Amino acid sequence: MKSKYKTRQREILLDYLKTIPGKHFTAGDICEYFKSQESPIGQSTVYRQLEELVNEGLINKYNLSASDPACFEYIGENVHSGGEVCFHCKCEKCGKLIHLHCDELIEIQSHMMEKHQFMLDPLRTVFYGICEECRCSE
Amino acid sequence: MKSKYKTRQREILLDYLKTIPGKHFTAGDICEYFKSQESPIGQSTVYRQLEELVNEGLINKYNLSASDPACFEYIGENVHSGGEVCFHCKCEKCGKLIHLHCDELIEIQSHMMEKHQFMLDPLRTVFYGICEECRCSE
DNA sequence: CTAAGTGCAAAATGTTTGCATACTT
DNA sequence: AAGTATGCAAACATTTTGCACTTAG
Repeated sequence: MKSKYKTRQREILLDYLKTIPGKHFTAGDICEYFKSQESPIGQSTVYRQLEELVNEGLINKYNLSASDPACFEYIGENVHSGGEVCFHCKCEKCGKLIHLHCDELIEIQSHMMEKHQFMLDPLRTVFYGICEECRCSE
Repeated sequence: MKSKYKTRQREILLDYLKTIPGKHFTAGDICEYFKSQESPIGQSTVYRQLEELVNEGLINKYNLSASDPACFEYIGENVHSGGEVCFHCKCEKCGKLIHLHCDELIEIQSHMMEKHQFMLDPLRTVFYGICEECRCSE
């Protein structure tokens, strides 16, 4: 599951991702982006490299809805160094995906573990609901 | 968005769902089940009725992963009468979907609202992680 | 030279849609 | 009769896969 070879495709993909840390993107976005570049990447390769990077923990993957495409996000190595945990909220109305840094929320991790024997994965968990804007504009 | 006619298909679908409250099922499961019955239901109808029932709040829908099919669960009318809130945990290893009744967790609802102005929807939110069994059997 | 990665086109998957027909009211 | 739901088959969108070819080590 570890990538063995350093290929051109992997390089330019990672280089690009590093320029958009924290931004959300789909596999399609990546294909689209590199289509307009001098050196495109085949879509199978995009999917395979993204899967690879998810396994390596360099990017996260969010399955926000069955109909919409999966959403990725570059994290980089900083997360492994005990960096801040980040939760996500997805607005069911406007579709916005919101980042959330919150120490109190981190406590639910230990709560889940102690009380429910469930090892919560904050990187994959998404809170669904209605964001402030959408709630007010109603 | 409200169903106007009381059709045979809707009736037998609801009758069946009432026999499996809280159980998880996919649109495919339903098609499969009724295929072996004396009166099958077309798959478009299954999808359309399930969507309808979600809108009416009689069933919940969970998008667990982009590749897997959406997962439904019959709730019935009891939820509307302020019944207990129920969270879900999805094991990333064995794929199990676990029900969770927990008062402490309900507090994160108010936390999200007060501190992050986000109206959490417990019916749609799924916690991802590793379940006890999978954690121990490693 | 060997193992691994790439890219195309085709397949697979889950879901949605167009439309003629059938059913509810 | 008018309005709605059904069911089939075809359309869709996203993702995966088979396989011959290329590239990294």
